[in-house]
Amino acid sequence: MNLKIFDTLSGKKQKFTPINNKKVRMYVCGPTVYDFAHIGNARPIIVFDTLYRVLRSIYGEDRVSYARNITDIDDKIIVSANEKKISTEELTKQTINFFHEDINSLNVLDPDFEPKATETIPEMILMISDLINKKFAYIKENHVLFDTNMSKEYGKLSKRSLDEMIAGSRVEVAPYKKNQFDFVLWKPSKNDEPGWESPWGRGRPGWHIECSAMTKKYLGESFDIHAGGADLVFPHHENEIAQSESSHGKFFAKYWMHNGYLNIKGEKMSKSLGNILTIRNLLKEYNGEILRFSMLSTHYRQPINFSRELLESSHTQLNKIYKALNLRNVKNDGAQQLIPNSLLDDLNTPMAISEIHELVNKLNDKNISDKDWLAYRNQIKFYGQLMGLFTLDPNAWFVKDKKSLSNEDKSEIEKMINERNLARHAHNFELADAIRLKLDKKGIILEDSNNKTIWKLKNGR
RNA sequence: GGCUCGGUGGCAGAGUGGUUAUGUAGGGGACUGCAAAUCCUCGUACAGCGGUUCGAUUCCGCUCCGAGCCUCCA
Repeated sequence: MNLKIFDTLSGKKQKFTPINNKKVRMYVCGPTVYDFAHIGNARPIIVFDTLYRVLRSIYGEDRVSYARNITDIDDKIIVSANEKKISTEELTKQTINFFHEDINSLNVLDPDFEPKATETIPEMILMISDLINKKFAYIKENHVLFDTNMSKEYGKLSKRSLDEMIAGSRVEVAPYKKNQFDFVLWKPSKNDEPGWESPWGRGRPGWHIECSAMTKKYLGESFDIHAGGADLVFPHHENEIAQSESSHGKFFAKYWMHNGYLNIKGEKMSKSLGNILTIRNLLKEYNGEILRFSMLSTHYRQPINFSRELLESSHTQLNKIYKALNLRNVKNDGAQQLIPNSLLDDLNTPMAISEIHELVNKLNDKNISDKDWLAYRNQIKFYGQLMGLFTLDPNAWFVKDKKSLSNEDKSEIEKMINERNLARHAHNFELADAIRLKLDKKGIILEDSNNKTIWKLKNGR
């Protein structure tokens, strides 16, 4: 089993060898919970869930430790809670519930740990104190700041030097910073803001320190894979490395993985551009498996151009796959499957999907023996297990499409189909075609096969 | 301005120093009362210009174009 992953730090595809193959440890930066998760947030969740599934398959389910944090204290949360006139606790609790509901629809496995920032405050305070003791951090105007000048390797992940950034910068430097890129480890809270007692007064943590404290607590000082969106490379992950490695003097994460952006009409989706699509809204129109499939149809490091066409195409493809899986009624023999090389090669999911299509072709071949057919279906199901797809019963998949219709509609449709079939048997094709046309106008498509007429919705939903 | 990453057939999207995926849309055919589904088949894509090579879409250089980061962000 030879897994290769692209590591941002070395800038190369690397053979994956865990620090300890009895326990493979991975960490993914999770959401800041102040609003509904958008489809761009779903990308790392889905991609690295796929990585988690592949690792579990290679090393064993109980030998992979996956932590994904929740940032539940942050300025954006405070602002949003104030606007909504609720407490930050209320807001984050609600948002976390929505988040879990949304990503469960995407068929994402639960991580082994899902720590919240507010539950890791003592560990953060300890790490900050340690950094102060080691002179990597300083206190100024009630803030504790990390001194980037003290960290010789600062910039190694994002491959930039402090000098370069200063030369090209166009932001004003906060007065309490010694150097422009110093970042906050701890900041004071006003009386009406959430805060915790600390050696530096009542305050709250800066954004980056939580991940350093959490990884240490749940995965250890050094661990295998740290992942997240490409926009976290700088400054978030750069700062995490600086904090953690300065604090314990060992390397932090062995491999760094970053997914590309999700774009809408060629532009990055972001709050400031106002082109946000929430997972929740998309789920009203497309089921989670379609969203998931869409996300995996582009390689995770490439930008993905998210569009209605992509979703429609994913739906068509899934229809085809589910239909083929259901062609023959043979029992699964549960034969052991090999992990496909495509997925072992830096999670090449588009290639895996093309391989699935080739297998589907075999399923559609009437000349294939039941034994071979079953073997092909098992392979497809295994691809599905690794990518979190094809989990529904094939019958359920097609029924699911029709949930938007009322029972009255459905029985009306059934009635018309019966009439049409009677007409067909009487060779009254004129009437039969008239009924087909009538249903077609309602967006219902009929398929006659094997003495049975099945129907589906034209737009597939 | 500095840094990073890209430009593949109508569209989406892998990959490769020579056999040119896969899907989707479209053309043709088989099948079908008609359709659908399925199968077969077709269109010969790799931004431009140089260089290396017996041979480059794939390696190197330059040019053009696009996106991103340097500020909260998955």
